[in-house]
Amino acid sequence: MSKLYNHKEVEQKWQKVWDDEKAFAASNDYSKPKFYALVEFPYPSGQGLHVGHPRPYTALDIVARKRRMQGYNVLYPMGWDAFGLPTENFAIKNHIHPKIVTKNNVEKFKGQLHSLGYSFDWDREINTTDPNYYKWTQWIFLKLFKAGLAYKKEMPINWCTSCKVGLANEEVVNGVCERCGSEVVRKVKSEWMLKITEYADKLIDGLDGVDYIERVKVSQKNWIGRSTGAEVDFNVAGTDDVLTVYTTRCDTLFGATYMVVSPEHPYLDKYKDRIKNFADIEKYREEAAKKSDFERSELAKDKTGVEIDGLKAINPVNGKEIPIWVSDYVLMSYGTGAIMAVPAHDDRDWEFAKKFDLPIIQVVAKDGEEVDVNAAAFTDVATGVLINSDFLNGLSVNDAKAKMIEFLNEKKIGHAKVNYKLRDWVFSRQRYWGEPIPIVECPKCGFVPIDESELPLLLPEVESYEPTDNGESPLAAMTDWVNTTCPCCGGPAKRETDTMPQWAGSSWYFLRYTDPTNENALASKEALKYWLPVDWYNGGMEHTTLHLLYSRFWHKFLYDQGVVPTTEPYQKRTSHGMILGENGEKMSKSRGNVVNPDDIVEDYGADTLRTYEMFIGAFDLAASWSEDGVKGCRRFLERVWKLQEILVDGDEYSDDLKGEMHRTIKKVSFDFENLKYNTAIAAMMSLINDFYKKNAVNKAEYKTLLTLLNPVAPHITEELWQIIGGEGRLYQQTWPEFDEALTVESTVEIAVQVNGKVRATISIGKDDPKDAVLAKAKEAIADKFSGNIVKEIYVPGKIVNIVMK
RNA sequence: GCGGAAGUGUCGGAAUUGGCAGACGAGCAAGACUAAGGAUCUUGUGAUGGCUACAUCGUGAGGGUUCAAGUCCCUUCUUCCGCACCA
Repeated sequence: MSKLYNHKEVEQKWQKVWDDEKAFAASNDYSKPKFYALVEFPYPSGQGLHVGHPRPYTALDIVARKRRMQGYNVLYPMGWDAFGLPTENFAIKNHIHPKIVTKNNVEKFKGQLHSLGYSFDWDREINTTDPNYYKWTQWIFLKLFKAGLAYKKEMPINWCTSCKVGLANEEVVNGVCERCGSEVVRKVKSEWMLKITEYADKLIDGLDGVDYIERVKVSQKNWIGRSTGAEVDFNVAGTDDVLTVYTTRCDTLFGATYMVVSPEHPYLDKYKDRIKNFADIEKYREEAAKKSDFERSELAKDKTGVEIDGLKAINPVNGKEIPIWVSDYVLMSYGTGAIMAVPAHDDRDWEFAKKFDLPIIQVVAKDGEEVDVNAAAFTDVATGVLINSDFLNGLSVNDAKAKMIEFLNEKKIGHAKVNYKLRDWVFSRQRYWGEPIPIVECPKCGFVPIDESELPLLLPEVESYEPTDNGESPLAAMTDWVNTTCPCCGGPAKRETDTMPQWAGSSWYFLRYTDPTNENALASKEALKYWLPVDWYNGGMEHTTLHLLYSRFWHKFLYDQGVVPTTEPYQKRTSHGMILGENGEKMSKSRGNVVNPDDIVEDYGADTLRTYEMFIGAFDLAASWSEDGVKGCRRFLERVWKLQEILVDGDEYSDDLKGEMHRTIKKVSFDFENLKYNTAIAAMMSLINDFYKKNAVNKAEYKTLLTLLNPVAPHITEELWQIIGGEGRLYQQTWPEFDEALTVESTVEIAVQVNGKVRATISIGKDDPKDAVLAKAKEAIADKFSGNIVKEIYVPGKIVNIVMK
């Protein structure tokens, strides 16, 4: 009898061995083939690790461990994205320095990750709050500033009433703050902005060259929202001014029957003397201003608006005078804040025209046939042909667009124009626990970057971390820190007191792992050249339009600056599904369905938790937790353990299991690389079931099984390797090879169908000729003949189908 | 509304190119070993009817293509996620 499987003893033992042996340190030998696996580094919150964390971490740990066994120099690093609001809020509440809070949380997280046996290279651990790290975050900011991509702007921002901080559009979810859930209002503030819009095209086009799962690419493209159209100038009757609109359908210009401007449009004030009903418009504006963006879109269904009395526009293609309306369905923040309305061919304009009884003129017909535009707008581009449009008549929509743009250029009343939904990135936070922005404001010289030699610009010690009531950062109260001299003229000047958002440190962290202690650069050229791009990056879908887009932007900028050698940071991006509670709902304290990974490690072991999280279901789909499922995986590992009892000698696979061994190696190898961890584990379960059926496993078979299982359950397999006298360490072994020829069975059971229904099965050799197989098949179904055979189908090695009539 | 994903036993989920639907796990049932079993082992387990080695039905619903459809095509319903008046 073998001794019992004691997961605690086994796991502690091997975790210590791996630490002592520095088993998973990435080598600086740049001549070896490399593999850089990356998972999103966690925010070390006070709650500790969630059971959701181990899912992606285990998945890439499996790949990393497998690749090491295949001879790659693997970099699989971990660190801490430790700036952030929860830490600061905790610090405020408990009067503990966020530095201390962070240190404690990191310790806890690290202990938890360690207990799960991940093969992270802990020598490369990084922390975004470490001055030696944020020195380079600030350095990148200075580069951006010097390149004109960081600028300060007075603008209405999303202001979280509870966090007292400005938020990026991406951080406002359903009208509330993504982090705290409080109401978000508009507030005008002077904020640092990053010109991510400058990289909009590169961010879209770069997606063609990378291997991201499709939904990530689609989301990013939609988020950037590139649209190609035209800007057209409409004369404002009786003035020298033009009202410029943006349209993607300049082909429909002859159908424009009115215009609409946004309530914030500057012309309203400019021409207030000419507008007879200015009081009405003023009232409408006030109502619109009261609504948040969220409410405005919530009320989307019902169009509202006011006609401007006293201001008309001239349609530049036919000289007709048309009315101008004000409505909040036109946004100041997109395009020009004004549109031409073509109710016959745009759903929103159609609704508006119906409500206010405005004329609808058809200028596009379906395949040349007029349609009833009084019933609904006709918006199909593919079948549209222009009518009632002078020189465009008879052209397809696309041809008409081209011709119209030619016309606009010629007459100098418009031009082609690309627009984006993407907005510039609000980069200021009025908070303490973030990277100080290394800029000085001088009354003479304006905004001046501090000298690179002064980096890092350290976060000063303050008395209180509370944001000030006027919305300024706690740093603003530190007068002796704020008051400084201008690096440019030497005169008195003030430091910027806003800090960077949490996304700053995470936008480049994968670069630092390649050379984490470098004091002269964010990483050496050699290290970057060798390790980049990240070969495989896994992370949450929720970061698709935030972190993932931001870090691609910074990386592309750094490439343009000659800092990094690749245009894209990540070659491959995958995403995992969420782990839900037993009841199928999201885990949360209030629902009482939270599972603590520590408890699972304690009761069942890290190997069981790892195996279970990989077995739980398709990696990219959400899955519900099940304690019974955990038990099943523990049972599987117990059965692997107890194979010792039926172990026999043998240096080669036994004949009866040879095929299955090779098939299992093939399947596991393939599945580990293709996010199919659940079926890989199922294959190994099947294999051991067969060992038990046979009541024997030989040493060669056992060793292969242990090697295949090692990436999933590293501790128990390493222990068993030692028990059965395997050489060296299991983690140092070579990944098993399979022989394709041996994965194919020489005899196979195939089904014989009659008219598509299975009526018998026969056993055939894989190379048996068609005639022989068909003869055998017919024999097997001899008693089922009914009529004449009209067709005989044999798919080699798969199936026979006899069609009778 | 637009975009994406998904609908398969009691449950989680399998099923390279269309080729024996339900792998693997859980649950349940019966049996074995037991003082005991919430341990372990064995067997069974889609539904319906004969109730043994047999047939029919069966992958959200309805059509279609095919010798053959969970898989391909059309129509439609439901759920989840993301975006949301982007001109």
